[in-house]
Amino acid sequence: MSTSKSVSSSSEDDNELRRGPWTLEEDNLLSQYISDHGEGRWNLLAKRSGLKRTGKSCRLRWLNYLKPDVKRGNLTPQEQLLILELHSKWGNRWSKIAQHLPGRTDNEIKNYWRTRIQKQARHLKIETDSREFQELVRRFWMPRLLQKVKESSSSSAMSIQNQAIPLVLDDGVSQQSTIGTIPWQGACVSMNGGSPTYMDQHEQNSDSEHNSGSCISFSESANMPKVSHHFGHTMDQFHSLSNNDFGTYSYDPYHVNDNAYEMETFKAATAKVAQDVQYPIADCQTAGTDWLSNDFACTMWNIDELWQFSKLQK
DNA sequence: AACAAGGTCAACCGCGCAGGA
DNA sequence: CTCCTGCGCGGTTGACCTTGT
Repeated sequence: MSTSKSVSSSSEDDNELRRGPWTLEEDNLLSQYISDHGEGRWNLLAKRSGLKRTGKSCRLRWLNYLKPDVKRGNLTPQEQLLILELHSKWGNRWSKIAQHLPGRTDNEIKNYWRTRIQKQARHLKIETDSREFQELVRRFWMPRLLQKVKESSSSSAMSIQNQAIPLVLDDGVSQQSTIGTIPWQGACVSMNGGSPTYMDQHEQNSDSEHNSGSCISFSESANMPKVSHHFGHTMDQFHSLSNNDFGTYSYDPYHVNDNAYEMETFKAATAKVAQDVQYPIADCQTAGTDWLSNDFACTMWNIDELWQFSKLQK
């Protein structure tokens, strides 16, 4: 990016297009023009507004930053969950995914995926489009995010109750219990075979088989063991494992990737999942790489923590 | 305090598609 | 049918920020 060029404002290049970061004046000018004339016809807007920007640049600035309904700040566990699910369904269709996360832009989601998810995959030395990674996401990451949704919804149920769609978590035994809500109209995620499946309103309507009215739920499946089963204890135990049973460990949904304990749990689950779904653990390793003993593991995880974790699995 | 390394995210680029002339 | 223009999308870049040494 040649931003240094963009900020030059000598008289001789007054006619040149500006590039780089937007100034407050430019933002005001763009916002004012759009409030007067509306969105769209970006090239015309760029010419008439007095901005020395391309129509493209104006559009991007408006959609990604200035538009009033653009949300700022960390993605909620619900949003992270949806991104994971929708990406597994649609791949890098960022704009399509963004349509299902009100206030979030495709750019933001794309950045989240690249900086958080892909980073995690790099550390584990697996490809994000690989079967192994998909399994990890479905069996490990999503259930934990669901748990986070449950926690956040129970603490803030009052604030989102009115607009929410019910979330249902099957406890894996017999009964179902409502665990929380997703605060978006028309969104629905169900756990089929232990993995969440997202359907938008249109798909729900067109797919009566899935149109149960409930949203996030787990359902039992003989051939798809639950994450809790991988650890040989109940879902509740799994949940507490995920949270505070490691001494000072505290689960932070916004920094899932950075926590050494998180990585440890993730890695162990990976190995177990690989066994349980009946493809060899070697499949979870890229050629010539053992991520149970590589340099990364050695620096990220200490032996005491590993021992504590293995104890919990017994 | 200074520097390096790594992470984040706003912005740019190139490509492809749609619609109109 | 071809060309042109506008627009949107996904990939990439690089400035800025944070964290570690």
